[in-house]
Amino acid sequence: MPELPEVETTRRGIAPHVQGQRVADVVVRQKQLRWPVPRGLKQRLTGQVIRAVERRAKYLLLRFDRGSLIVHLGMSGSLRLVAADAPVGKHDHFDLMLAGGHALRLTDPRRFGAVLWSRGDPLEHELLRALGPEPLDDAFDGERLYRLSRGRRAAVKPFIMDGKVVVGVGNIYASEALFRAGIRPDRPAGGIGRARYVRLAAAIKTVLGEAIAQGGTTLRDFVGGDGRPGYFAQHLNVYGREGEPCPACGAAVRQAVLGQRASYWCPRCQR
DNA sequence: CCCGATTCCTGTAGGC
DNA sequence: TGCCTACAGGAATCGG
Repeated sequence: MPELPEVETTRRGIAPHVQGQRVADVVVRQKQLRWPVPRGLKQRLTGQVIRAVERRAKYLLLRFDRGSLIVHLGMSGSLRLVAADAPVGKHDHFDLMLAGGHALRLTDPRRFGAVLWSRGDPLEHELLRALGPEPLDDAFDGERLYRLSRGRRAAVKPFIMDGKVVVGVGNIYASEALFRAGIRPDRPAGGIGRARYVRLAAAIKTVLGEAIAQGGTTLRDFVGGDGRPGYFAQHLNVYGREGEPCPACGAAVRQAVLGQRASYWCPRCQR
């Protein structure tokens, strides 16, 4: 499931190979993803040069001279560089054919992903404009979590997964960060003190940073831009480990649904 | 504003 | 073995 580390892994995998490349053709095989794929991308992009590949939250931004392609991987998407004549699978929805003989291919079985076009600054696109800070930026810290959580009665886990609070923290890393910070995921966000939020912000930064360094987490089918899986799954302490011993204390890891999402925690280490 | 529920989709896993 | 159902989840959107 692509969360921020997986999207960043994808960006790093494809950027050196596509930056400066000219688009030779655009193939749209599935015109309905999360939203309709914009019409006219072939005319708009053919002959244009990919100037940069950036990331904002879990969105990938392919910058061209006259706008940007915004790509979201949803929960099952991958964006890979393949040979131009690679066989096409049933979930290969979108190809940017590159002049160099490769194609940038979006594969997404569940079609929660998106391909959008922004004619101006993509950061001002309506989906990106109101997003919270990047978790690895200095603008995100424990003080921000503390300030925004005052008066909130909802659980802390959905709170840190709220993209207006901080972007890029998905279900897996939310559980992992709360474990590292020693905070129960069901604790009301507004009842947690400043010092604990400082710990939590630090935990979010370190867990995401480590996951990026490992090439992301491959639970089922995530692959980076070069087609290789990520190796962070073996570093997960609690996610997906219901009933298994906590790596720190040995207590059985618990699982419950919070905000419609499976949550995992150690009942002894997390309070 | 806040918060929980619903929605999109399909592969996979579990139950019988 | 095979069928059926529940579940997984990012995040917008809706309803209270």
